[in-house]
Amino acid sequence: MTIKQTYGIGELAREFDVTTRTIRFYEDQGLLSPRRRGQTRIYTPADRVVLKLILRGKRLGFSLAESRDLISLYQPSSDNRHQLDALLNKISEKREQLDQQLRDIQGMREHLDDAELRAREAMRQLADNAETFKE
Amino acid sequence: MTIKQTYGIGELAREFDVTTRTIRFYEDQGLLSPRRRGQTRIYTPADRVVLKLILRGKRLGFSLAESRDLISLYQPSSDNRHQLDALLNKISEKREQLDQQLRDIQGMREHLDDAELRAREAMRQLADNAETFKE
DNA sequence: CTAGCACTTTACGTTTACGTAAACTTCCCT
DNA sequence: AGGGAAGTTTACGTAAACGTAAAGTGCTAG
Repeated sequence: MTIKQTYGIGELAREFDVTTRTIRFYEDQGLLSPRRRGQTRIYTPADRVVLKLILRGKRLGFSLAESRDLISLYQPSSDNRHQLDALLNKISEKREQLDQQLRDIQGMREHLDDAELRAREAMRQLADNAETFKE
Repeated sequence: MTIKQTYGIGELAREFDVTTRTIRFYEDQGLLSPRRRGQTRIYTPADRVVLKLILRGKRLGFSLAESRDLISLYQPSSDNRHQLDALLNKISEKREQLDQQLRDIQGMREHLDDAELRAREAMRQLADNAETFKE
């Protein structure tokens, strides 16, 4: 075998550092739908990818609903023209949102650069004062 | 005068497209502390900047507590060495988080590229079918 | 066989970030 | 003077995203 075919819920929980409760909650919200062996949930590599996408969305502040949308973008179950147009519009919107986030990140980085400079400056002052007392 | 010196709450609310309730809530959480003229809140340009920072944080999925931290980074009220070290550590952590977000955004962009390709492909299929029926 | 671990469902609890309604006060306008 | 428009406080309500406890099932190692 090349890759493990299935995963248990605890296994995934450990790998992605979430609780099993969280994974079940995502299923409850219609984001995951693993197979069952009896009562027990069996996750496929595809399920694992979906979970990964959800968590990536979370890191960017996306709601589960938004992540669900983003994931469903990948399966153009859309069969008519109108649906596809709507899809392309959504994609375009998301792109703009990501661009805004890029700008925000850049802004934050500058903010952090400033903060670091100020902190280092404050430390220099401390060092200077110590020097003064020594001499 | 060059720039307006003060702002009313409604004014800021309109400018940033939030409700006055939201702005008062931020004050309640210790993120803003505008002057008062009687009961009425008077916001300075500095307050306005803070609000801007909060909203930028929100767009990146930061909690108000995180934004409060980020903003306070800018005023190194820290007076001793230990505090400053902690500050630099926080800055470093935030930087890593932003880097992770950058990677996530890149991943999402590729995801969107894929989705768009698939959607356009699906549309081509529709067009082709229409063609078939015509001839 | 039973102890223990991982899994299950059900359901109430919690935090964050506001929404919304009620009941004022203040100011401005006609 | 009277009535909006915009401000205020107080307080209960709500959606999202889980946490947490209770009570039960199922396998497996000793």
